Amino acid sequence: MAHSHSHEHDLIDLRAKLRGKDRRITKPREEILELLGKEDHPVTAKFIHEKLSGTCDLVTVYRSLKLLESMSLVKRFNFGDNTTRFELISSTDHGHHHHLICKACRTVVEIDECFDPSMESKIAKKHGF
Amino acid sequence: MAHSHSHEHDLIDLRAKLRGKDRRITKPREEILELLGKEDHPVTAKFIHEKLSGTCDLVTVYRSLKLLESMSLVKRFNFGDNTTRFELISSTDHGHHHHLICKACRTVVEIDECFDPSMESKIAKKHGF
DNA sequence: TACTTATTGAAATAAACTTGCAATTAAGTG
DNA sequence: CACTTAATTGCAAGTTTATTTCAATAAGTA
Repeated sequence: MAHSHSHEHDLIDLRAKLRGKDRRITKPREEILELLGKEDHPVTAKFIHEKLSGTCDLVTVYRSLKLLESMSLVKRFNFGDNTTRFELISSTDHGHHHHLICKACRTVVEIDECFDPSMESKIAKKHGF
Repeated sequence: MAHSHSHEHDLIDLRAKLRGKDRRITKPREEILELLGKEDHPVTAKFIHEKLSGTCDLVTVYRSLKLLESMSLVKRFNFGDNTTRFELISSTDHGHHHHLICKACRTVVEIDECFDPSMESKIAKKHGF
């Protein structure tokens, strides 16, 4: 139940974000979003295409993922194997987080916690953001 | 001065690690290592090949980087733009600093400052480091 | 110097992703 | 609902990044 409810929420989110933007709600976009909602790890475009088996082209998967990413509905990951993986951004995510890459262990980490605001502005100023 | 000295050290390191292993010290390997010593950010194989302009093939760059990585002389990074970047593991590196990636412009930034220790341990714990 | 074999270069291949364009379809309007 | 129009899709072709194969080259050693 929690699952189908969250899918529903994602679709509402999709509709809300597309509204009035010269963009359209299409079957591939809905299906990809629904599929991502069922996965609890980042998945590849190829994986999505195979799961959707034939309902849409691989190119459309790539394009949809790019759109969904630009709408902050999915996140993109790289785990060092030259393939991009995508994960649904949960509705409880507030969209403000950072990528941290530990040079020692080479792991990519998304940080939900915010930096100390003063440090954040310090870094931002130092690097011209 | 500090520069050329550290290059020297890298080459010594290379020689030491190759010694008695059925591996050879070659010009491409030395040149790549030297070039990496001059860069202060991770760079792509293509970049290295262009900088070395013609002295060796791109294939050799890929192969050398793989070797150098396996010897723990360079580190591999993925910043989400589908290209791998490599950086020298410097001898003065204490293995503790971070990269910040701007999601908007894909710029990679190295952070010398450490995080607030308490936050750092919080993050570390959360992600299992 | 001559020998052995790791390494290189060049071309072919593979995998991930993008682009161009005609055909399709979502969604607003009469 | 039918009509219109522009966003979206599918397909083919093109890029980009990285790997493999193999003959030619060159590093290390006797």
